[in-house]
Amino acid sequence: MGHFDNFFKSAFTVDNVIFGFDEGDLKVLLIRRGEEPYHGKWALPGYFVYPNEDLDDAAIRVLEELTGINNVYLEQVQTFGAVNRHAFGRVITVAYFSLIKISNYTIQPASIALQAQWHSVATVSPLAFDHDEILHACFMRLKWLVRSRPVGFELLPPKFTLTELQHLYEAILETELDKRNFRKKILSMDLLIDLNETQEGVAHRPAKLYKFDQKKYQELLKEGFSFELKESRKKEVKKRSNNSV
Amino acid sequence: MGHFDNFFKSAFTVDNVIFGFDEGDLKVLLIRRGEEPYHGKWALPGYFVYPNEDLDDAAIRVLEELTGINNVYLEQVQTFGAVNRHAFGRVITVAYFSLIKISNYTIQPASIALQAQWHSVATVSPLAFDHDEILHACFMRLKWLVRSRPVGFELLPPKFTLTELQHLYEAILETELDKRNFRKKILSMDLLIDLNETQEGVAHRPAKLYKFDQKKYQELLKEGFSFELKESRKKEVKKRSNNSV
DNA sequence: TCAAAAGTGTTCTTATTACACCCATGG
DNA sequence: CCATGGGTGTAATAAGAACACTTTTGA
Repeated sequence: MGHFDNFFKSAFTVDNVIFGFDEGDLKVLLIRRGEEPYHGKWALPGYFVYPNEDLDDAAIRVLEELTGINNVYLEQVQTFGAVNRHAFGRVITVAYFSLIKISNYTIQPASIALQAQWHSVATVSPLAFDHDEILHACFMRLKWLVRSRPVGFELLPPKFTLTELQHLYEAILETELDKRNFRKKILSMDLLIDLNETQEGVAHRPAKLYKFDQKKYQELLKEGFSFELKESRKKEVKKRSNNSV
Repeated sequence: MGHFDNFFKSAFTVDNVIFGFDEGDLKVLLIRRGEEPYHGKWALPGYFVYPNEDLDDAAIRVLEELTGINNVYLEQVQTFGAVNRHAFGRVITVAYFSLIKISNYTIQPASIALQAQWHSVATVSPLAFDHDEILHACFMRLKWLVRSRPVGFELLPPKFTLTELQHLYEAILETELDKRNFRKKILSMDLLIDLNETQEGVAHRPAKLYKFDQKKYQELLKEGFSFELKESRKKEVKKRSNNSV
Protein backbone atom coordinates (compact mmCIF):
# COMPACT_ATOMS: atom_id res chain seq x y z
CA MET A 1 0.00 0.00 0.00
CA GLY A 2 3.05 2.20 -0.27
CA HIS A 3 1.83 4.26 -3.19
CA PHE A 4 -1.11 5.47 -1.17
CA ASP A 5 1.11 7.13 1.42
CA ASN A 6 0.85 10.48 -0.30
CA PHE A 7 -2.84 10.56 0.43
CA PHE A 8 -2.38 10.18 4.16
CA LYS A 9 -1.10 13.70 4.69
CA SER A 10 -4.31 15.60 5.12
CA ALA A 11 -6.43 16.49 8.11
CA PHE A 12 -10.06 17.06 8.83
CA THR A 13 -11.93 19.18 11.25
CA VAL A 14 -15.51 19.64 12.33
CA ASP A 15 -17.14 23.03 12.55
CA ASN A 16 -20.28 23.44 14.53
CA VAL A 17 -22.95 26.01 13.83
CA ILE A 18 -24.68 26.26 17.18
CA PHE A 19 -28.06 27.90 16.89
CA GLY A 20 -30.00 29.41 19.74
CA PHE A 21 -33.07 31.59 20.02
CA ASP A 22 -33.37 34.58 22.29
CA GLU A 23 -35.26 37.86 22.35
CA GLY A 24 -37.13 36.92 19.21
CA ASP A 25 -33.89 36.53 17.34
CA LEU A 26 -32.07 33.54 15.88
CA LYS A 27 -28.52 33.45 17.22
CA VAL A 28 -25.34 31.62 16.45
CA LEU A 29 -22.57 30.95 18.95
CA LEU A 30 -19.19 32.23 17.77
CA ILE A 31 -15.75 32.24 19.30
CA ARG A 32 -13.03 34.81 18.97
CA ARG A 33 -10.02 32.82 17.90
CA GLY A 34 -7.01 32.69 20.25
CA GLU A 35 -4.76 30.90 17.75
CA GLU A 36 -3.39 31.42 14.29
CA PRO A 37 -4.59 31.52 11.64
CA TYR A 38 -7.21 34.24 11.95
CA HIS A 39 -6.14 35.08 15.50
CA GLY A 40 -8.63 37.50 17.02
CA LYS A 41 -11.29 36.89 14.36
CA TRP A 42 -14.78 35.57 15.01
CA ALA A 43 -15.23 32.00 13.85
CA LEU A 44 -17.40 28.95 14.21
CA PRO A 45 -16.32 26.67 17.03
CA GLY A 46 -14.52 23.71 15.54
CA TYR A 47 -11.44 21.59 15.88
CA PHE A 48 -9.45 18.78 14.39
CA VAL A 49 -10.98 15.33 14.56
CA TYR A 50 -8.83 13.04 16.66
CA PRO A 51 -7.39 9.94 15.00
CA ASN A 52 -9.67 7.61 16.92
CA GLU A 53 -12.73 9.76 16.98
CA ASP A 54 -15.86 9.43 14.87
CA LEU A 55 -17.02 12.56 13.09
CA ASP A 56 -20.21 12.89 15.07
CA ASP A 57 -18.29 12.44 18.30
CA ALA A 58 -15.95 15.23 17.35
CA ALA A 59 -18.86 17.56 16.76
CA ILE A 60 -20.33 16.58 20.12
CA ARG A 61 -16.98 17.16 21.80
CA VAL A 62 -16.55 20.63 20.32
CA LEU A 63 -19.98 21.55 21.53
CA GLU A 64 -19.43 20.15 24.97
CA GLU A 65 -16.06 21.82 25.49
CA LEU A 66 -17.62 25.14 24.69
CA THR A 67 -20.93 24.90 26.47
CA GLY A 68 -20.68 22.02 28.90
CA ILE A 69 -23.70 20.37 27.35
CA ASN A 70 -24.09 17.18 25.41
CA ASN A 71 -27.34 15.46 24.45
CA VAL A 72 -28.51 18.09 21.97
CA TYR A 73 -29.90 18.02 18.49
CA LEU A 74 -26.98 17.67 16.09
CA GLU A 75 -26.92 17.08 12.38
CA GLN A 76 -24.26 16.86 9.71
CA VAL A 77 -24.82 19.36 6.93
CA GLN A 78 -22.04 19.58 4.39
CA THR A 79 -18.32 19.15 3.88
CA PHE A 80 -16.09 21.94 2.65
CA GLY A 81 -12.80 21.06 1.04
CA ALA A 82 -11.44 23.84 -1.14
CA VAL A 83 -7.73 23.21 -1.60
CA ASN A 84 -6.46 26.36 0.07
CA ARG A 85 -9.07 26.90 2.73
CA HIS A 86 -6.58 26.36 5.59
CA ALA A 87 -3.08 27.74 5.98
CA PHE A 88 -1.59 24.64 7.62
CA GLY A 89 -2.15 22.27 4.75
CA ARG A 90 -4.95 20.31 3.24
CA VAL A 91 -7.81 20.42 5.72
CA ILE A 92 -11.38 19.61 4.91
CA THR A 93 -14.08 20.39 7.38
CA VAL A 94 -17.35 18.68 8.06
CA ALA A 95 -20.01 21.18 9.08
CA TYR A 96 -22.62 20.32 11.69
CA PHE A 97 -25.34 22.34 13.21
CA SER A 98 -26.83 21.96 16.63
CA LEU A 99 -29.84 23.47 18.32
CA ILE A 100 -29.73 24.42 21.96
CA LYS A 101 -31.94 26.09 24.48
CA ILE A 102 -29.95 29.24 25.14
CA SER A 103 -31.26 29.88 28.63
CA ASN A 104 -30.16 26.50 29.97
CA TYR A 105 -26.44 26.99 29.72
CA THR A 106 -23.64 29.36 30.39
CA ILE A 107 -20.98 29.42 27.76
CA GLN A 108 -17.46 28.59 28.85
CA PRO A 109 -14.89 29.70 26.29
CA ALA A 110 -12.76 26.72 25.34
CA SER A 111 -9.00 26.88 25.35
CA ILE A 112 -8.90 27.72 21.67
CA ALA A 113 -11.11 30.74 22.19
CA LEU A 114 -10.52 34.13 23.75
CA GLN A 115 -14.20 34.67 24.03
CA ALA A 116 -17.50 33.08 23.08
CA GLN A 117 -20.60 35.04 22.30
CA TRP A 118 -24.04 34.77 20.76
CA HIS A 119 -24.43 36.73 17.55
CA SER A 120 -27.61 37.45 15.68
CA VAL A 121 -27.60 35.35 12.52
CA ALA A 122 -29.11 38.18 10.53
CA THR A 123 -26.23 40.54 11.20
CA VAL A 124 -23.02 38.52 11.67
CA SER A 125 -19.90 40.16 10.39
CA PRO A 126 -17.40 38.38 8.14
CA LEU A 127 -15.95 35.30 9.80
CA ALA A 128 -12.62 33.48 9.65
CA PHE A 129 -11.85 30.83 7.00
CA ASP A 130 -14.84 29.98 4.81
CA HIS A 131 -17.12 30.14 7.81
CA ASP A 132 -19.54 32.61 6.25
CA GLU A 133 -20.27 30.04 3.59
CA ILE A 134 -20.62 27.29 6.19
CA LEU A 135 -22.97 29.34 8.32
CA HIS A 136 -25.08 30.10 5.30
CA ALA A 137 -25.32 26.45 4.31
CA CYS A 138 -26.35 25.49 7.84
CA PHE A 139 -28.92 28.24 8.03
CA MET A 140 -30.45 27.09 4.76
CA ARG A 141 -30.56 23.56 6.10
CA LEU A 142 -32.23 24.71 9.29
CA LYS A 143 -34.80 26.58 7.24
CA TRP A 144 -35.62 23.44 5.38
CA LEU A 145 -35.56 21.23 8.44
CA VAL A 146 -37.85 23.37 10.49
CA ARG A 147 -40.56 22.97 7.89
CA SER A 148 -40.33 19.22 7.68
CA ARG A 149 -39.54 18.17 11.24
CA PRO A 150 -40.56 19.63 14.58
CA VAL A 151 -37.05 20.63 15.58
CA GLY A 152 -38.00 24.17 16.48
CA PHE A 153 -38.83 22.99 19.97
CA GLU A 154 -35.15 22.22 20.54
CA LEU A 155 -34.52 25.95 20.56
CA LEU A 156 -37.22 26.89 23.05
CA PRO A 157 -37.38 26.38 26.79
CA PRO A 158 -39.39 23.30 27.83
CA LYS A 159 -42.41 25.49 28.50
CA PHE A 160 -43.25 28.03 25.85
CA THR A 161 -46.13 30.06 24.52
CA LEU A 162 -47.59 29.82 21.05
CA THR A 163 -46.42 33.33 20.29
CA GLU A 164 -42.86 32.42 21.19
CA LEU A 165 -43.11 29.44 18.88
CA GLN A 166 -44.48 31.61 16.10
CA HIS A 167 -41.70 34.16 16.52
CA LEU A 168 -39.17 31.37 16.30
CA TYR A 169 -40.63 30.19 13.01
CA GLU A 170 -40.73 33.72 11.71
CA ALA A 171 -37.08 34.26 12.59
CA ILE A 172 -35.94 31.07 10.92
CA LEU A 173 -38.13 31.33 7.86
CA GLU A 174 -37.54 35.08 7.57
CA THR A 175 -41.19 35.70 6.92
CA GLU A 176 -44.30 36.79 8.76
CA LEU A 177 -46.96 34.27 9.65
CA ASP A 178 -50.64 34.80 10.31
CA LYS A 179 -51.35 34.26 14.00
CA ARG A 180 -54.64 32.43 13.63
CA ASN A 181 -53.52 30.22 10.78
CA PHE A 182 -50.29 29.37 12.55
CA ARG A 183 -52.09 28.34 15.72
CA LYS A 184 -54.68 26.35 13.85
CA LYS A 185 -52.01 24.46 11.98
CA ILE A 186 -49.76 23.79 14.95
CA LEU A 187 -52.57 22.75 17.27
CA SER A 188 -54.21 20.54 14.66
CA MET A 189 -51.09 18.37 14.73
CA ASP A 190 -51.88 17.62 18.32
CA LEU A 191 -48.23 17.53 19.27
CA LEU A 192 -48.43 20.18 21.97
CA ILE A 193 -49.46 19.50 25.52
CA ASP A 194 -51.43 22.27 27.18
CA LEU A 195 -49.82 22.57 30.61
CA ASN A 196 -52.72 24.53 32.09
CA GLU A 197 -50.24 27.08 33.27
CA THR A 198 -49.83 30.68 32.23
CA GLN A 199 -47.08 33.24 32.06
CA GLU A 200 -46.61 35.36 35.16
CA GLY A 201 -45.69 38.99 35.63
CA VAL A 202 -46.43 40.21 32.13
CA ALA A 203 -48.22 43.48 31.61
CA HIS A 204 -50.90 41.96 29.44
CA ARG A 205 -53.12 38.95 29.33
CA PRO A 206 -50.82 36.06 30.24
CA ALA A 207 -50.32 33.39 27.59
CA LYS A 208 -50.86 29.69 28.10
CA LEU A 209 -47.81 27.50 28.33
CA TYR A 210 -47.29 24.39 26.24
CA LYS A 211 -44.72 21.68 25.95
CA PHE A 212 -43.86 19.49 23.00
CA ASP A 213 -45.17 15.95 23.14
CA GLN A 214 -42.03 14.05 22.19
CA LYS A 215 -43.59 10.69 22.95
CA LYS A 216 -46.57 11.21 20.67
CA TYR A 217 -44.31 12.52 17.93
CA GLN A 218 -42.22 9.35 18.02
CA GLU A 219 -45.36 7.27 17.68
CA LEU A 220 -46.63 9.33 14.77
CA LEU A 221 -43.25 9.05 13.04
CA LYS A 222 -43.55 5.27 13.17
CA GLU A 223 -46.87 5.37 11.34
CA GLY A 224 -45.40 7.57 8.66
CA PHE A 225 -46.59 10.95 9.85
CA SER A 226 -44.86 13.92 8.29
CA PHE A 227 -44.64 17.23 10.08
CA GLU A 228 -45.19 19.71 7.32
CA LEU A 229 -45.25 23.46 7.63
CA LYS A 230 -45.76 25.50 4.52
CA GLU A 231 -44.00 28.62 3.55
CA SER A 232 -46.39 31.52 3.44
CA ARG A 233 -46.24 33.15 0.06
CA LYS A 234 -47.51 36.66 0.48
CA LYS A 235 -46.56 37.46 -3.08
CA GLU A 236 -48.71 35.34 -5.30
CA VAL A 237 -46.97 33.96 -8.35
CA LYS A 238 -49.11 34.69 -11.35
CA LYS A 239 -50.96 31.69 -12.64
CA ARG A 240 -49.37 30.26 -15.72
CA SER A 241 -51.53 29.06 -18.56
CA ASN A 242 -51.42 25.50 -19.68
CA ASN A 243 -50.40 25.87 -23.29
CA SER A 244 -48.50 22.63 -23.67
CA VAL A 245 -51.68 20.64 -24.21
CA MET B 1 2.41 24.35 14.17
CA GLY B 2 4.30 21.25 15.19
CA HIS B 3 1.72 19.92 17.59
CA PHE B 4 -0.82 19.65 14.82
CA ASP B 5 1.31 17.22 12.83
CA ASN B 6 -0.53 14.25 14.25
CA PHE B 7 -3.69 15.39 12.58
CA PHE B 8 -2.15 15.40 9.11
CA LYS B 9 -2.05 11.64 8.80
CA SER B 10 -5.47 10.93 7.41
CA ALA B 11 -6.88 10.71 3.92
CA PHE B 12 -10.14 11.35 2.22
CA THR B 13 -11.92 9.90 -0.71
CA VAL B 14 -15.00 10.63 -2.72
CA ASP B 15 -17.57 7.99 -3.54
CA ASN B 16 -20.00 8.59 -6.31
CA VAL B 17 -23.47 7.12 -6.48
CA ILE B 18 -24.22 7.32 -10.18
CA PHE B 19 -27.90 6.94 -10.88
CA GLY B 20 -29.39 6.04 -14.22
CA PHE B 21 -32.81 5.03 -15.42
CA ASP B 22 -33.48 2.21 -17.83
CA GLU B 23 -36.27 -0.23 -18.56
CA GLY B 24 -38.49 1.44 -16.00
CA ASP B 25 -35.95 0.78 -13.31
CA LEU B 26 -33.69 3.05 -11.26
CA LYS B 27 -30.10 1.86 -11.60
CA VAL B 28 -26.82 2.54 -9.91
CA LEU B 29 -23.42 2.10 -11.55
CA LEU B 30 -21.14 -0.19 -9.57
CA ILE B 31 -17.63 -1.44 -10.11
CA ARG B 32 -16.13 -4.76 -9.19
CA ARG B 33 -13.03 -3.86 -7.28
CA GLY B 34 -9.65 -4.86 -8.70
CA GLU B 35 -7.69 -3.83 -5.62
CA GLU B 36 -7.54 -4.63 -1.96
CA PRO B 37 -9.37 -4.20 0.28
CA TYR B 38 -12.59 -5.89 -0.86
CA HIS B 39 -10.93 -7.19 -4.03
CA GLY B 40 -13.61 -8.69 -6.27
CA LYS B 41 -16.50 -7.09 -4.41
CA TRP B 42 -19.03 -4.69 -5.89
CA ALA B 43 -18.54 -1.16 -4.72
CA LEU B 44 -19.36 2.43 -5.50
CA PRO B 45 -16.86 4.07 -7.80
CA GLY B 46 -14.62 6.30 -5.74
CA TYR B 47 -11.04 7.23 -5.16
CA PHE B 48 -8.69 9.26 -3.05
CA VAL B 49 -8.86 13.01 -3.45
CA TYR B 50 -5.58 14.34 -4.79
CA PRO B 51 -3.67 16.83 -2.64
CA ASN B 52 -4.41 19.72 -4.99
CA GLU B 53 -7.89 18.74 -5.97
CA ASP B 54 -11.16 20.22 -4.75
CA LEU B 55 -13.74 17.76 -3.51
CA ASP B 56 -16.21 18.44 -6.28
CA ASP B 57 -13.47 18.07 -8.86
CA ALA B 58 -12.55 14.69 -7.45
CA ALA B 59 -16.14 13.53 -7.79
CA ILE B 60 -16.23 14.79 -11.36
CA ARG B 61 -12.96 13.02 -12.11
CA VAL B 62 -14.13 9.69 -10.74
CA LEU B 63 -17.23 9.94 -12.87
CA GLU B 64 -15.33 10.91 -15.98
CA GLU B 65 -12.72 8.16 -15.66
CA LEU B 66 -15.47 5.61 -15.46
CA THR B 67 -17.91 6.88 -18.05
CA GLY B 68 -16.05 9.38 -20.17
CA ILE B 69 -18.61 12.05 -19.39
CA ASN B 70 -18.34 15.29 -17.47
CA ASN B 71 -20.96 18.02 -17.34
CA VAL B 72 -23.59 16.07 -15.40
CA TYR B 73 -25.78 16.77 -12.41
CA LEU B 74 -23.68 16.20 -9.31
CA GLU B 75 -24.41 16.91 -5.69
CA GLN B 76 -22.65 16.33 -2.40
CA VAL B 77 -24.74 14.31 0.01
CA GLN B 78 -23.01 13.26 3.18
CA THR B 79 -19.64 12.44 4.67
CA PHE B 80 -18.88 9.13 6.32
CA GLY B 81 -16.07 8.90 8.79
CA ALA B 82 -16.36 5.94 11.12
CA VAL B 83 -12.94 5.28 12.61
CA ASN B 84 -12.42 1.81 11.18
CA ARG B 85 -14.23 2.08 7.90
CA HIS B 86 -11.06 1.59 5.85
CA ALA B 87 -8.27 -0.93 6.33
CA PHE B 88 -5.41 1.39 5.30
CA GLY B 89 -5.89 3.96 8.02
CA ARG B 90 -8.14 6.83 8.81
CA VAL B 91 -10.10 7.57 5.66
CA ILE B 92 -13.25 9.60 5.52
CA THR B 93 -15.30 9.67 2.39
CA VAL B 94 -17.48 12.36 0.94
CA ALA B 95 -20.46 10.87 -0.87
CA TYR B 96 -21.81 12.44 -4.04
CA PHE B 97 -24.55 11.40 -6.34
CA SER B 98 -24.86 12.12 -10.00
CA LEU B 99 -27.62 11.65 -12.50
CA ILE B 100 -26.86 10.54 -16.02
CA LYS B 101 -28.74 9.60 -19.14
CA ILE B 102 -27.84 5.94 -19.39
CA SER B 103 -28.31 5.64 -23.12
CA ASN B 104 -25.81 8.37 -23.95
CA TYR B 105 -22.69 6.64 -22.75
CA THR B 106 -20.77 3.44 -22.76
CA ILE B 107 -19.12 2.57 -19.53
CA GLN B 108 -15.36 2.12 -19.58
CA PRO B 109 -14.11 0.34 -16.48
CA ALA B 110 -11.44 2.44 -14.85
CA SER B 111 -8.10 1.00 -13.84
CA ILE B 112 -9.29 0.37 -10.32
CA ALA B 113 -12.15 -1.76 -11.57
CA LEU B 114 -12.35 -5.22 -13.08
CA GLN B 115 -15.78 -4.47 -14.38
CA ALA B 116 -18.46 -1.82 -14.25
CA GLN B 117 -22.14 -2.57 -14.44
CA TRP B 118 -25.54 -1.07 -13.87
CA HIS B 119 -27.44 -2.63 -10.99
CA SER B 120 -31.05 -2.13 -10.07
CA VAL B 121 -31.18 -0.01 -6.93
CA ALA B 122 -34.03 -2.07 -5.55
CA THR B 123 -32.06 -5.30 -5.54
CA VAL B 124 -28.35 -4.49 -5.02
CA SER B 125 -26.44 -7.05 -3.05
CA PRO B 126 -24.18 -6.13 -0.12
CA LEU B 127 -21.39 -3.82 -1.17
CA ALA B 128 -17.82 -3.23 -0.04
CA PHE B 129 -16.94 -0.89 2.83
CA ASP B 130 -19.93 1.04 4.18
CA HIS B 131 -21.23 1.52 0.67
CA ASP B 132 -24.66 0.10 1.41
CA GLU B 133 -25.16 2.89 3.89
CA ILE B 134 -23.85 5.47 1.44
CA LEU B 135 -26.08 4.24 -1.35
CA HIS B 136 -29.06 4.37 0.96
CA ALA B 137 -28.30 7.94 2.02
CA CYS B 138 -27.97 9.03 -1.59
CA PHE B 139 -31.16 7.31 -2.61
CA MET B 140 -33.03 9.06 0.19
CA ARG B 141 -31.57 12.36 -0.95
CA LEU B 142 -32.62 11.70 -4.53
CA LYS B 143 -36.12 10.90 -3.34
CA TRP B 144 -36.29 14.21 -1.61
CA LEU B 145 -34.68 16.14 -4.43
CA VAL B 146 -36.91 14.81 -7.12
CA ARG B 147 -39.92 16.22 -5.33
CA SER B 148 -38.49 19.68 -4.88
CA ARG B 149 -36.47 20.22 -8.03
CA PRO B 150 -36.98 19.04 -11.59
CA VAL B 151 -33.88 16.89 -11.66
CA GLY B 152 -35.70 13.84 -12.96
CA PHE B 153 -35.10 15.05 -16.48
CA GLU B 154 -31.38 14.53 -16.01
CA LEU B 155 -32.06 10.80 -16.06
CA LEU B 156 -34.15 10.73 -19.22
CA PRO B 157 -33.10 11.09 -22.84
CA PRO B 158 -33.60 14.61 -24.22
CA LYS B 159 -36.89 13.55 -25.80
CA PHE B 160 -39.22 11.57 -23.61
CA THR B 161 -42.86 10.68 -23.19
CA LEU B 162 -45.02 11.55 -20.23
CA THR B 163 -45.37 7.89 -19.39
CA GLU B 164 -41.59 7.50 -19.23
CA LEU B 165 -41.45 10.49 -16.92
CA GLN B 166 -44.15 9.04 -14.73
CA HIS B 167 -42.38 5.70 -14.52
CA LEU B 168 -39.21 7.49 -13.49
CA TYR B 169 -41.02 9.22 -10.65
CA GLU B 170 -42.66 5.99 -9.62
CA ALA B 171 -39.31 4.21 -9.50
CA ILE B 172 -37.65 6.91 -7.43
CA LEU B 173 -40.54 7.53 -5.09
CA GLU B 174 -41.35 3.82 -4.84
CA THR B 175 -45.03 4.50 -5.23
CA GLU B 176 -47.71 4.44 -7.88
CA LEU B 177 -49.01 7.66 -9.32
CA ASP B 178 -52.33 8.38 -10.96
CA LYS B 179 -51.81 8.94 -14.67
CA ARG B 180 -54.27 11.78 -15.08
CA ASN B 181 -53.28 13.62 -11.95
CA PHE B 182 -49.60 13.26 -12.75
CA ARG B 183 -50.03 14.68 -16.24
CA LYS B 184 -52.20 17.50 -15.03
CA LYS B 185 -49.64 18.49 -12.42
CA ILE B 186 -46.60 18.24 -14.65
CA LEU B 187 -48.17 20.04 -17.59
CA SER B 188 -49.59 22.78 -15.40
CA MET B 189 -46.03 23.78 -14.51
CA ASP B 190 -45.54 24.57 -18.14
CA LEU B 191 -41.95 23.38 -18.07
CA LEU B 192 -42.29 20.84 -20.85
CA ILE B 193 -42.05 21.68 -24.52
CA ASP B 194 -44.30 19.66 -26.78
CA LEU B 195 -42.04 18.67 -29.66
CA ASN B 196 -44.91 17.74 -31.97
CA GLU B 197 -43.22 14.43 -32.56
CA THR B 198 -44.34 10.96 -31.62
CA GLN B 199 -42.77 7.65 -30.84
CA GLU B 200 -42.19 5.37 -33.80
CA GLY B 201 -42.44 1.64 -34.20
CA VAL B 202 -44.43 0.88 -31.07
CA ALA B 203 -47.25 -1.63 -31.18
CA HIS B 204 -49.78 0.77 -29.74
CA ARG B 205 -50.81 4.36 -30.06
CA PRO B 206 -47.55 6.32 -30.19
CA ALA B 207 -46.93 8.81 -27.42
CA LYS B 208 -46.05 12.45 -27.89
CA LEU B 209 -42.49 13.47 -27.18
CA TYR B 210 -41.55 16.31 -24.88
CA LYS B 211 -38.39 18.01 -23.77
CA PHE B 212 -37.67 19.89 -20.59
CA ASP B 213 -37.60 23.67 -20.89
CA GLN B 214 -34.38 24.44 -19.03
CA LYS B 215 -34.46 28.09 -19.99
CA LYS B 216 -37.92 28.70 -18.63
CA TYR B 217 -37.07 26.83 -15.46
CA GLN B 218 -34.08 29.08 -14.81
CA GLU B 219 -36.30 32.12 -15.25
CA LEU B 220 -38.93 30.76 -12.90
CA LEU B 221 -36.27 29.96 -10.30
CA LYS B 222 -35.22 33.59 -10.33
CA GLU B 223 -38.72 34.73 -9.48
CA GLY B 224 -38.89 32.28 -6.59
CA PHE B 225 -40.77 29.46 -8.23
CA SER B 226 -40.64 26.15 -6.40
CA PHE B 227 -41.07 22.89 -8.25
CA GLU B 228 -43.12 20.88 -5.84
CA LEU B 229 -44.38 17.38 -6.33
CA LYS B 230 -46.34 15.78 -3.58
CA GLU B 231 -46.04 12.30 -2.31
CA SER B 232 -49.20 10.40 -2.98
CA ARG B 233 -50.48 8.98 0.24
CA LYS B 234 -52.69 6.07 -0.66
CA LYS B 235 -53.05 5.21 2.98
CA GLU B 236 -54.86 8.05 4.63
CA VAL B 237 -53.64 8.96 8.11
CA LYS B 238 -56.64 9.16 10.36
CA LYS B 239 -57.65 12.67 11.20
CA ARG B 240 -56.61 13.70 14.67
CA SER B 241 -58.96 15.70 16.80
CA ASN B 242 -58.05 19.11 18.04
CA ASN B 243 -58.26 18.61 21.78
CA SER B 244 -55.54 21.03 22.79
CA VAL B 245 -57.87 23.97 22.48
C1' DT C 1 -59.91 -7.46 -34.90
C1' DC C 2 -57.13 -7.69 -31.01
C1' DA C 3 -53.78 -6.22 -27.63
C1' DA C 4 -51.42 -2.50 -25.62
C1' DA C 5 -50.50 1.78 -24.09
C1' DA C 6 -51.95 6.93 -24.97
C1' DG C 7 -54.78 10.39 -23.96
C1' DT C 8 -58.42 13.05 -21.67
C1' DG C 9 -62.40 15.91 -17.38
C1' DT C 10 -65.16 16.12 -13.61
C1' DT C 11 -66.50 15.74 -8.92
C1' DC C 12 -65.41 15.50 -4.18
C1' DT C 13 -62.63 16.45 -0.41
C1' DT C 14 -59.09 18.71 2.00
C1' DA C 15 -55.88 22.38 2.90
C1' DT C 16 -54.72 27.18 2.68
C1' DT C 17 -55.59 31.86 2.87
C1' DA C 18 -57.45 36.28 4.32
C1' DC C 19 -59.30 38.76 7.76
C1' DA C 20 -61.19 41.79 12.91
C1' DC C 21 -62.62 41.88 17.32
C1' DC C 22 -62.88 40.94 22.42
C1' DC C 23 -60.09 39.42 26.64
C1' DA C 24 -57.02 39.48 30.71
C1' DT C 25 -53.47 41.55 32.97
C1' DG C 26 -50.13 45.21 35.11
C1' DG C 27 -49.14 49.78 35.52
C1' DC D 1 -58.80 53.17 32.27
C1' DC D 2 -55.21 52.44 29.19
C1' DA D 3 -51.66 49.87 26.77
C1' DT D 4 -50.17 45.47 25.56
C1' DG D 5 -50.17 41.22 23.65
C1' DG D 6 -53.45 36.78 24.02
C1' DG D 7 -56.89 34.40 22.06
C1' DT D 8 -60.60 33.01 18.79
C1' DG D 9 -63.87 31.46 13.74
C1' DT D 10 -65.58 31.66 9.22
C1' DA D 11 -65.93 32.09 4.36
C1' DA D 12 -63.54 31.93 -0.12
C1' DT D 13 -60.16 29.77 -2.84
C1' DA D 14 -56.84 26.47 -4.33
C1' DA D 15 -54.89 21.99 -4.45
C1' DG D 16 -55.18 17.11 -4.30
C1' DA D 17 -57.48 12.56 -4.88
C1' DA D 18 -60.49 9.34 -7.03
C1' DC D 19 -62.11 7.54 -11.00
C1' DA D 20 -63.38 5.05 -16.72
C1' DC D 21 -63.68 5.31 -21.25
C1' DT D 22 -62.11 6.36 -26.17
C1' DT D 23 -58.10 6.58 -29.43
C1' DT D 24 -54.27 5.05 -32.21
C1' DT D 25 -51.11 2.00 -33.67
C1' DG D 26 -48.71 -2.75 -35.08
C1' DA D 27 -49.20 -7.44 -35.23
